[in-house]
Amino acid sequence: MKETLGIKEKLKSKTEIELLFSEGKSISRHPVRLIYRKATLQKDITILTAVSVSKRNFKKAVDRNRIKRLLRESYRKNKYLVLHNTTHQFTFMFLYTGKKIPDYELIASKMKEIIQKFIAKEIEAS
RNA sequence: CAAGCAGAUCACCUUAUCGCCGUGCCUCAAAAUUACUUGAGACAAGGAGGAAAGUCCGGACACCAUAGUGCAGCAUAGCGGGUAACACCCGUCCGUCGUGAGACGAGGACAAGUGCAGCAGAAAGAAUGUACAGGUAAGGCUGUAGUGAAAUCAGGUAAACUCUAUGCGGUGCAACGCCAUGUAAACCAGCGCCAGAGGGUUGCACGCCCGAUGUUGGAGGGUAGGCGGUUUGAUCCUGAUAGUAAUAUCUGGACUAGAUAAAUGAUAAGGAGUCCGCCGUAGGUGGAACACAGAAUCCGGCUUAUGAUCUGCUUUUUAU
Repeated sequence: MKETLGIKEKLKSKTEIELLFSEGKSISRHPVRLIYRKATLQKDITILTAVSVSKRNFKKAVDRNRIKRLLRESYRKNKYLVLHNTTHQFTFMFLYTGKKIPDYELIASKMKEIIQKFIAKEIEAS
């Protein structure tokens, strides 16, 4: 399958994000944390994703952009793991909880761990 | 060569793989043809800055009679010019600093009023003392000496109050316009009622505006969402003319990001430049770091952060 991440797969709705934060569960592998929630979405979409970096830890917009791009990139490369294994619909929010700018390898390995954990916890259990 | 001063330019490049955004064009689908719309896919050419930053000034644009008037308040301040405008820019005079290239300047008025002034000094804005000389009817009446930056001189001081001149309505694209799902007692207009309670505003005053309850008609309002505003502009490049210059006018050419939980990326391999070490004529070779920083309605400035390169100039010493 293709490793794309288009605008349709972005989580944008304010109300969905509020629901995600209030009702969602989380998996953490420092310095990355995933918050997820089972949701009912449009037919052709499986997962909506958003990415966030705290302004408190990174004052400069350049740094926040860099981390968000790394998170998106690593999710893009690994999202096939989830899509191949589920029929439910989810909303995802990835947070970066560290205080230093990471390199790609670290983010990519943590991303893989988180997604594998997510599959074990939610999909294989149901 | 060293230490400085001023100005200009650039903002790493190439390739491969995988991606993101809007635009153009083509194909397919919704749907039976064309057009339009929506969705999917292929291709093509594009896709952060000199400060995009701080939000400190100045505009454009939009809306609001709560927009008016007066006072208050704030800003600016040699002179001349530029500009849409400015607190910006250019020229020039003066002052201060520096050996110098140059830099900096809150540089209007104390002949309206009020206030303030260390040390020294008899006395510091209130009056006059001492010595000598001169003078008078008489007298600090006059001159000199003495203290001090300044001793009656239209004294100094306005990053002291103040005065003068000029300018300033407010709120900001989350402005504002349109579309539209479900749903209330709300919204708008006319008529009536006439008590005008109460409320609104830029600090104050005046002024201005809204305004209880009834009835008729209209379809609107808040919330979530979508579209427009939204990128062709005081634009950029080239040349000519006018001007010391800022800049203006004209000729020719270009179209150059439009995201919205916010695109412009990730990884890998080479190469350039910079610094350091070694060999050294060019140059070769190994290593290190590669800045500040991310458009958000759009322009003109200022300020701050920051990596290089180039040009001109100054000073000291040496050499010719």
